[in-house]
Amino acid sequence: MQRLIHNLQITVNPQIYLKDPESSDLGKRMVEEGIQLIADIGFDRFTFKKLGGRIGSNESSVYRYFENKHKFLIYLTSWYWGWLEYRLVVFTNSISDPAEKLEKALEVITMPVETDAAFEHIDEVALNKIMVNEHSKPFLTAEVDRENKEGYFEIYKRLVARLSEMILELQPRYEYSHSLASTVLEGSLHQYFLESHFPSLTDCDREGAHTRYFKHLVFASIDGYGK
Amino acid sequence: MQRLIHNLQITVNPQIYLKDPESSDLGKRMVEEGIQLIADIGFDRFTFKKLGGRIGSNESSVYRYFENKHKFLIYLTSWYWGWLEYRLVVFTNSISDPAEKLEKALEVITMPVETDAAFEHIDEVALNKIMVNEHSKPFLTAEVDRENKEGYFEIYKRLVARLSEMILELQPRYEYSHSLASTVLEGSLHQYFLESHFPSLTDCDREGAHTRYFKHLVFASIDGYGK
DNA sequence: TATAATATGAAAGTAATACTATTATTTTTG
DNA sequence: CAAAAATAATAGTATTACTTTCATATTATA
Repeated sequence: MQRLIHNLQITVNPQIYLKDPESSDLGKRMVEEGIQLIADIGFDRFTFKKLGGRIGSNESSVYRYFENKHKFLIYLTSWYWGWLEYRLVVFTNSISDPAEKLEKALEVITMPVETDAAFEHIDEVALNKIMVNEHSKPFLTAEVDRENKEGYFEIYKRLVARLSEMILELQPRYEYSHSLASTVLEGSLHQYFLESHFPSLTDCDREGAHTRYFKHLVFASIDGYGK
Repeated sequence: MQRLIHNLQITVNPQIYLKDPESSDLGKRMVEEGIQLIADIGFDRFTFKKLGGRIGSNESSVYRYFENKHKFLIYLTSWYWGWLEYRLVVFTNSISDPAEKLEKALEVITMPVETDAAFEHIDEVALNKIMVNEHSKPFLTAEVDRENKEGYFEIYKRLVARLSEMILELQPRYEYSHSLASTVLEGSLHQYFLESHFPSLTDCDREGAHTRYFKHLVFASIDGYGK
């Protein structure tokens, strides 16, 4: 997408950070370099010390923006989901036919990610790699219920709700719209993971098969449901 | 299931452990208490020191059985997948009708887990809780490709292959049998996770809905495919 | 039954991690 | 230009994830 909209910022819950990284040059570099670093070495090996070194600063500065590295990951994943939501709206909003709209939504969600020039300091391709390789780490913790209460996953929940609504618009009788929506969002990242690491467990590793699989899964599930 | 088969042991790749925990009383207690401990406090807070204390032994003894806690988790998840595979075979083997067979397989995979008296020192319900809460942690590491090469995930891959074959038996034209099989195995754990922590993202939190959702997903996907 | 082999227990030590606290220095702003 | 705010540098702490060493208990075997 070539700068359809300027001056745009993805908003994440301010409770996720101590100081908004978008508010300073140093903060932006934390996000920019943090994405590269995690994409390179993986989240488990990532430390604020390494990030500090990479932005020509140090540990303590990073700690002034983010409480800990787990919250840093939640910030990045929230940004990603927020970005997907924005793209979902931009690309589907003007479509009135529910089937066409849902089809477009599934493309936005499942097709390979390309760089979005609208957000200069974010490398969406690297960020997508992080999502594929670490996608469940923000959720799979002992603190998930508290963090959920504090609203850390609002954007993700909104995205599932939107997709669910599109499903229901096309097929109001379908009883599992939320489950199907969450299956697609989670499943798409999972299938990308399998394509990279376990090709024998997927059939999506052929040109375009990934998106075709999910489109078929959704439309086959809802077509004629309850009739 | 009430002891259909005695003297049965789930086999996991010996490279996963240093010393077979099934070979001694202490080892069995490590597995038994380890399952309870991880189910209680979560994998991230679990340490070999705590486990040692719980079995009236200490850290260094546990290290003689398992290289590290990550391998301990791989041992537990391998055991779980091996157990599911055994149940899959037992419950579907005698069914000749492909549709009925696939339906039964989906029940084995997606229905709530109950204790299996055939394996005395394993609490399958607690182990299932671990699977739901930690399911992707064995995979989502920087070492996944090396570990895959060393065969740590063979049982899981075999399970996907079996389910995939059952799908193809019923509908040979279906092009995404591996993806659908892996989506169901991963997705079922994920939906259980949502039922516990994010009920607004699922519709499976009603009596029997979980299994009905996955049965419908699979049969709707393959019924009449390619016609 | 003595002895060797093996398994386990206890304790101490290490390197890295995930922070916190303090103080100094630089930058921004009124 | 002074005060405030942001950042940098340094040191320190508790915990984790181990490793090492040695003592002791158990078991196997000759």
